[in-house]
Amino acid sequence: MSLDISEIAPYNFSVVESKWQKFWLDNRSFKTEDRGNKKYYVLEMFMYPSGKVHIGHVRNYTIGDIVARYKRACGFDVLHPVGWDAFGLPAENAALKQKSHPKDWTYKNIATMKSQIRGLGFSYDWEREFATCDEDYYGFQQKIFLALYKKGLVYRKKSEVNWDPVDNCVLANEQVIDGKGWRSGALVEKKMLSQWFFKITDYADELLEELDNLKGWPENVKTMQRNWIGRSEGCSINFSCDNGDQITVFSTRPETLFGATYLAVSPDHPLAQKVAESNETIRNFVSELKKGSVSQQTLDKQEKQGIDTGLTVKHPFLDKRLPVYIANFVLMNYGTGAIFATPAHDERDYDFAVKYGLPIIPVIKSKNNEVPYFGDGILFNSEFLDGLSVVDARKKIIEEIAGRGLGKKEIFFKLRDWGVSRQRYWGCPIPIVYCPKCGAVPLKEEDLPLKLPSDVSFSGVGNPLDQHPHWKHTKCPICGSDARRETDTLDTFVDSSWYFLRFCVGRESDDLLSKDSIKHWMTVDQYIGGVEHAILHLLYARFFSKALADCGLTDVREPFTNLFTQGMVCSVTYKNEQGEWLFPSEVQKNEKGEFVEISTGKKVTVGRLEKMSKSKKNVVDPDVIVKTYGADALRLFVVSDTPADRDFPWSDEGLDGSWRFINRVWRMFVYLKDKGISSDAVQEIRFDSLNSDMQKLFKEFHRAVRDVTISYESQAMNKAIAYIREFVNCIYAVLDQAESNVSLFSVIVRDLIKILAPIAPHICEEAWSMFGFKNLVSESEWPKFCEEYIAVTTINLPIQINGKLRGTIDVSPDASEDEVIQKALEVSNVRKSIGDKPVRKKIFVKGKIINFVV
RNA sequence: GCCCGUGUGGCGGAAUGGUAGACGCUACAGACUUAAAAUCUGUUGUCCUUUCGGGCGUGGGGGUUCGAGUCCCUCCACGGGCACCA
Repeated sequence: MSLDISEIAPYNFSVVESKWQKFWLDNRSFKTEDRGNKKYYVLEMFMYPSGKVHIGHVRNYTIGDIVARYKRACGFDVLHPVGWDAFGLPAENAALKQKSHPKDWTYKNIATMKSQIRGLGFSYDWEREFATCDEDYYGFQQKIFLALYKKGLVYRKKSEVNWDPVDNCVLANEQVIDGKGWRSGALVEKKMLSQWFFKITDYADELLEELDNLKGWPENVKTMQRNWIGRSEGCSINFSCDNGDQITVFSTRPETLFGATYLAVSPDHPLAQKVAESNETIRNFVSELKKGSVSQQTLDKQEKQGIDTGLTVKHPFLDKRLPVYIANFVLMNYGTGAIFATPAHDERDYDFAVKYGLPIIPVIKSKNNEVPYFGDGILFNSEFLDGLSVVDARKKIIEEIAGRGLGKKEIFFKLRDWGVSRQRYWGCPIPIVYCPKCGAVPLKEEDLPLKLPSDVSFSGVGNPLDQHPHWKHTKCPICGSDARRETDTLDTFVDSSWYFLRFCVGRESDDLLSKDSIKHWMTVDQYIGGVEHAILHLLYARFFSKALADCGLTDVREPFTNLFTQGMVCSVTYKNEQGEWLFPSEVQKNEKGEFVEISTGKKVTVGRLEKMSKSKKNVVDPDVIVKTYGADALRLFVVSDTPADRDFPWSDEGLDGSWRFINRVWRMFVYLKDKGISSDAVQEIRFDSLNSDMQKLFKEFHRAVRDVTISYESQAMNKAIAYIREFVNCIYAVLDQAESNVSLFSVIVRDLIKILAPIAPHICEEAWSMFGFKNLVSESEWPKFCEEYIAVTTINLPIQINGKLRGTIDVSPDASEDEVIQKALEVSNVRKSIGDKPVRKKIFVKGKIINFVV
C-alpha cells in the first residue's frame, strides 16, 4: 500500500528535540577533545545573565553553533564553550529594587537562561562553563592583575574621572556617549579621584599596526579601532612666553607655522590656571568654562569661546609676537593642551579668529585665494618654505625646528589609559591593600582569591564594599600594620578581556593559564558577536592578550583570527497618536487597510524596522517560539533569507515558512523510510546504471553538496539554506522513483541529513537514527562532491545580438564556435533579429555566450 | 564636517564582466476535501501583444566594453561610526 505524503503525521518537534538534547548531554557529545586533528575554536561573545534569553542571543548563538557543528562534521577538534559575563551593575540595581542579593539574582538568571539555551540545542561543551563571578575565576583575574602590576602595566593616579551621578559610578571614556552615561543616560560630571589604570597606551602602536594583519576582521571594525586609537603624527614646538614660561604646542601641520596669528591653550592648561590666579576676570571666565564642564561643553560644542590672557609669545622664526588666548575648543587631554592657530588653514582657528578679530594670514596658495583653505598647494609668506609643496614644507620645517632645538617630531594618540576602578560591589575586588607605612601593597598570591563579602547592604548611594563594617580592615602583607583594603572593584570589561583564554584551560584545572592548553587552542578561529563591541571589548581583549604575553603568561598576541559581526534582529514598531509604543497584538488593519489601535480604533503610525527591544514593544519571546514551532524551525529561520552580518527583519510569516520546511523535510524522510531507504541500502552508485531522471538528481545532489559546502565556508547560511531547499524540491519532483532507486536515495538522504544538521540538528539526529545510521555527531566525514557529476553535458547557451538576449540553444559546454554559430542562426528569432544586416563581429566565449554584433 | 557601509520585484534577498530576480515570504490559481485547514502542483518585475515575440527595468546621470547589478567618474538617498583630536 502506498503511503500518501499528505497523510503523514506532523513532525513532533517537542518530543524529538528534548530527546536529543538529553542524549547530547548524557553522552557528553560535545566535550572538547584533542584527538590529534586540526583544532577549531568557535566562540560567541558570552552572555550577560540579564534574566531571559532574547532573540538577538538566539541569532548570535545559532550562527556560532552552525559553524561549530559544521567544523566538527568536517573532522576538526572543536572547542565550543559557553559562559557568563556575570558581574555588573544590573545585579546591584536589582538588589536595590527587589531586595535580592546580586549573587542570588545572577545565579538564578544563569540557571534560567541556561535551560533556555539548552532548549535550542547548541553544541556546547558544558564542562567548561563558568561565570565571571565564580570565585575561582575572579581569583585568577586577581592574579592577572598582580602580574600586570608587577610588569608595570597597572598604576594608580589621581585623575579627573567621568562620574555618573545616577549610578554613582565612574565610567570609562568608552562608556561616555555624547557626554552621557552609557547605561543611565545621565549627564556625566567631572570628579577627581584616585583610580587604577591599565597602561593600554603602551600598546597603542602595536594595537594599531596589528590591525593590518587581521585579514579575517570586517573592515568597519578595524576602521573604528583605528579611529579610536587615533594616531597622529606631527611636531611639538616650544614657544617662549613673556612671563618666562615655555608653552609647548603640538601640530600635525607645522608647515603652516608662518601663518600662525595666535596661541590658544586649554582652560585646564597650567598657564591658564596661573593667569587665572592673578586676574579675576580670567578666573571667572575660566571657572565659567569649567563649570559647564562636560555637559555644557558637549551641548554647546559649536560655540567657540575664549579670552585674551594678555601674554604674548615670540614666533620662533619671525620677529613678531603672538597673543595667547584661553579657548574652550582646546582640549587638555589631547596633545599638549595648547596649539598655535593658523586661521587661514584651519576651520576652528578660523572661526575663533573671526569671532575675536584676530589676523588671518594665508601661507598656502589656493585657486581663488579662498580662506580658510585646507587643500594642497604651494607655500608662500613663509620664508624658507616658500615655493615648497605642503608635504615638502612639513618635512623641512620639522627638520628646522628639531635642528634649532625648538621642538621635535612627535606622535600623539587619542587612546587613553584604561581606568578600571569602579565604586561598586558586584565586581572583581582589586587585590591591593593600603598601608600607612608601606603605601599601596599588592596581596600575596596565596591570599587569593580575595572574595567578596556576602553580607552587604545596598542603600543605593556610594560603594557597598566601602560601607561594609569590617571587610576593608586588614593587615599589611608586608609589615603587618593595620591597613585598609582597596574597596573599588574592576570594570567588568576586565572580566571579558581574557575569558576566552580560560575556556582553553577548562574549569577543572588549577593552572591559571596553562600555557600548553592555550598554545593548543588559541587563537579563536571564529569569534562571533555584535558590532557594538567593535571598540571597547575587542580593543581591551587585544590589549590583554599582548600584555599577558609580555608577562610571560601566554604566547598569543592577537586573540581573534576571524571576527564575524552579526546583524540585529529587527521588527516593525507601532506608535499611537500619543507617541506611545504599542504591542503588535494591540494593532490591527481596518477595512481601509490602515493600521489602527484595537482599543480605540485610532490610527497608528507604523515605524520602520527597529532593533527588537522591550521598550519599543516589538520583541518576540524565544521560549514561546520554541514551544510552538520548535528549536530547529527557529534556528533555521534566524539565519534564513538575510545574510548573517545584516540586520534581520523578523516576520511571523517567515517563521511559519521555516516551520513548514522542517515539516516538508520530515514528511519526505518518513515517506522514504516507508519505501525502504536505510543505512543498509547505502552502496556505491554507478552513474551509468541510473535512468536519466536519476542521473539528473544525482547531479543536482553533487551540485547541492558543493554549493552548501561553499556557503558554510563563507558563513553564508542564507545561501546554504536556499541550496538545501532547492535540492529538497528536486527530490520531491522524483519522489515516486524512490522505491526503485533505493541505493541512490539512501546515499542522497544520508548526505542531505549531514548538510542540514548544522542548522537543524534535532530533526537530523532523529532522521539519522530512523534510517539506521549511527552517531551523527561523532561521524566526522563531510559529504564529498564530485565536479565530474556537476559538469553538465548540455548547457542552455544564450545568444545575444548587440548584447541583447535573443534566444538560447542547447549545446555541449565545449561546443565549437562554428557549431554554436550554425545552431544559433537556425533559431528563427535570431534570424529575424539579424534581418538583412551584415554581421560585423561575432564574440564567442566557449560554454558561455555567443554575441553577434550587427 | 570626516571615515566606513548599503541601495536589485509588493517584501527578505540570489547572481567568478556573459540568460537579472536563485531560494523564501506574500498574493493568486489548480488538485485533494462535503467544506475548511494542512498538503501537493503551478503562476507571480513591469508595460505592449490573442499568440510568436518585443519595449522598459538593479537609486539618478555619464563613461569603459561586443556585453555592466558587477569596473571607472559623478551626484543623490539611507544606515553606522567618529567628531572642537591641533
